[in-house]
This record gives sequence, C-alpha cells and structure tokens, in this order.
Amino acid sequence: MEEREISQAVIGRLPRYFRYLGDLKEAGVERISSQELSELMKVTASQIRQDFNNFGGFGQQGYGYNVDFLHKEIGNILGLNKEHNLIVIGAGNLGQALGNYMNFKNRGFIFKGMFDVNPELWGKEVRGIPIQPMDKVEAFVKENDIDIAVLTIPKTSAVEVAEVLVNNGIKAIWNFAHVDLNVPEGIQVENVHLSDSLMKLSYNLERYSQEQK
Amino acid sequence: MEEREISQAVIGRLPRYFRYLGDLKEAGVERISSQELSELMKVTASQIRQDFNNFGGFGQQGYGYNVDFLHKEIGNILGLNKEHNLIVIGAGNLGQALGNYMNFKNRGFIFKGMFDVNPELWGKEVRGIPIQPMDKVEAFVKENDIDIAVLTIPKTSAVEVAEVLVNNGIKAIWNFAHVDLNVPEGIQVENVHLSDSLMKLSYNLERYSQEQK
DNA sequence: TAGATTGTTAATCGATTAACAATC
DNA sequence: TAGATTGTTAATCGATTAACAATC
Repeated sequence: MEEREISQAVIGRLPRYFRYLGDLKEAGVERISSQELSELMKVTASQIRQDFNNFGGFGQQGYGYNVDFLHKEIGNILGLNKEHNLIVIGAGNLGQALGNYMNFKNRGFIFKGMFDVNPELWGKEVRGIPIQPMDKVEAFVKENDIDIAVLTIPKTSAVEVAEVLVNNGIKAIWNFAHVDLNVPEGIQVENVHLSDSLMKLSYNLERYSQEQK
Repeated sequence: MEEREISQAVIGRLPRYFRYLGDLKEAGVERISSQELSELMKVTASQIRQDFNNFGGFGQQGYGYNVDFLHKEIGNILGLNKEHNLIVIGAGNLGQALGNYMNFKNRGFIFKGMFDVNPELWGKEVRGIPIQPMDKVEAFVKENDIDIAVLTIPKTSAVEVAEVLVNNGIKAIWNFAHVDLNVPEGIQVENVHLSDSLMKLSYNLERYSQEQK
C-alpha cells in the first residue's frame, strides 16, 4: 500500500489553502504561483510547495498551479467529494447553529438527525430535522448509516454518550464538550474546545497588548 | 524587561493543563507529580516540566506539584484573574450560544453587549443583554471600555467590521467568521474556523477509518 | 538520611526554510 | 530556446524527549 504518513501540521493547513483557492476561483483567477499564493496567505512559498508535494505535486514548472484543478484536488484529499451522514447531539444554541450551518454549507455533510434530553425541545425542527429524545439515538445511528456525530452536550454526559455512539457504529466525533473523549483506536475525534481558545486569546491579550502601553 | 518569548505551542497547551488541574482540585487531589499527570493527560512528563518551567517552576523536588497552587498560577498566566469586557457581533444561533456561555462560565469575561444588522432581533435579550443595531457599536465600544469582540458574522462583512472595531479601541477579536482578518500589529486575533475543523475531521475519517476495512 | 521528583541541560526528532537542478 | 517556476534535496530551526544533577 505504501501510504506515507502525512503530518497533522500539513493536514491542518489544507482547509486554509482550500478556502483561499475557492476565493481565487470565484474571483476568476486561473493560475497562481507558489510565490503569489505565499504573499496572499502570508506563509512561505517553500512551505506551500512542500505541502502540495506531500500528495504528489499539482503544479507545472514554469507555469505554476491551475487554481481550479488545485482547488478540486485539495477538496478530494479532504474527502469533500464523499458524502457523510451526520447527527447533532445536544439541541441548544450551539447545536442548532451547527445544524443550520451544516445544511447551509452543503459540502458533503448531510444533516440527518438531532437529539436532546430536554423533552421541551422534542418535535421542534431545525432546518426541517425534528429534535428527538436521546433514547432514540442508538437505533437511529444504526439504521441511517451515520458516520459523524457532533457533540454539543455538557461534559458530564459527553464521555458516556460518545461511548454509546461508538458502540453503534459512529466513526468520527466533532466534539464541542469541554472534556477529552476516550475512544478506541480508529475512531476520529476533532475537538473544538471553545474555552481553551478563549483562554489563549486572553493570554495573548494580556501579554502583548501591555507592550503598547 | 527581559521577557522570554514563550512559544504558542506552549500557550496552546496551558488551557488543557488548567482544565485537568481544575478537575483534580474538584476531586480533592492535593498534589500530583509530572509522572502522574502525564499518564492522565497522555503527554510526556518531560513536556509537562518543560512547559511549567517556561514560567519559572511551580514544583518542589521530591514532592511534585501542589494542585491548587498550580491551578491558580496557570489561571493567572492565562489572565483569568483579570476582567475583560466583551461584546458579541452577530446575534444568530452561534452568537447567542457564545453570549449565553460567557455569562455562564464567568471566568473574567464580562458579556456587555450584543449587536446585529437584523432589525427583527433588535431589543430581544440574551442573558439580559439587549441586541442592538450595528450602528450603535462604535459608540458602545468607546463608552464601555470593551476589550474583546466576538465576531459571528458572515465573511463578507467581517473584515470591514473588524476594522471599525479596532479603530474604536478593541484589543482582541475572537473570530468565528470564515475569513482571515487583517488587523494592525498588537491586536490579538484568535480564529475559530469551524469549517476548517470539520474538514480536518473529514480528512482523518477518510484516511484512517478506511484502514479498518 | 534516603528516596523521590523537580529543574535544566543535552540529544533527538520533526517541521520549516533555503537552494537549486529538473523541466515545462 | 530562454525564462519561469516547480519538485525535491539539503540546511536550519524549533520543539519534544531523554537524562541526570540539584534539592526538597
């Protein structure tokens, strides 16, 4: 199979390339050199070429990169050409925001179901998807070929819920709960710890804004 | 002044330490060694000691670290002992989720105001804070000593709004818009690009879950 | 004191940048 | 063909890990 392992540092940069290339494409730009892109994105041209060459090289010497082609290729690498069924667990403001967002930006993530423990929310709809009681989730995941679960629930229940989901065939978790999940090898977890992010901002605010004074 | 520059890699790990130490404290744990903490957090003990020693060393040879003391110290480093006034721009589901969260987890971030372009939302309250029209934001920032702005608005207006905010004295932006802001030196920006995060999950799902088959 | 564990220096590893030959 | 720009190797830089002397 010979699959070189690609570092998460590189993977983490791909969505940003994808975003810029999408914008360029929309602006009608046909080709771009690593040099031009580096000025736009404020990274080195060297890094750009290294990153792309992890996947085999999409450019042409003397010409640069075709924007449209590169955009599509990166999309494919990110798996955006495939469809993934997705459910949201926790129908608070954050859960609803993500549910809405999901159907809106339809990049292959299909918003299929929404669950909450709060009986007052049951039956209410978000983008046409009814909110269901939590005890329906196991059967739903099994029967609807759900790949991804979005977790916007309190940390007290997140670990337990994640376990249930994994046992029923979920393959990836987008975790917004303020806790580290403990899942088996092969299950993907992407954490969005908002409080961590805000604390980082707080540190930098403290440390660097002072210098102005 | 002699302020050693501390790498963002280290800063990025501090909130996670803070979280674990808070949990330990709550569980009544008084002291912990780097070894024990490393097992809990699944990082090397070496890294833990290196990280803490960036700030001068909080432990004691032969004893380890006092949980309560370390927790407080890291909180201080992150600036959580200081208060920061904060406004939310964009009163959609995401903005409301963050506004709610802010008053709930009261770690020195004071939720002061909320703004939106949509007239239908004006006057509506989120955690007791009324949603105001966007054209009130400049005066509000100036008069209420606002440090941090949370941006949950579409990318089409984000760059422009950020500029206005900075011109009126905002020092830090927590940016949820899917665009890179361009702010002057000394203004802190922490990006939460949710779509980037989801694409990363998509990549890993694609790449690694296949291997199971 | 002896044992434990930090603080810190040295070694290793990985990621980024620079340089340039290959080639369109 | 000559010029431009990639793909790729080599050099550098920074971050992580290992080791151990200092010390509680």
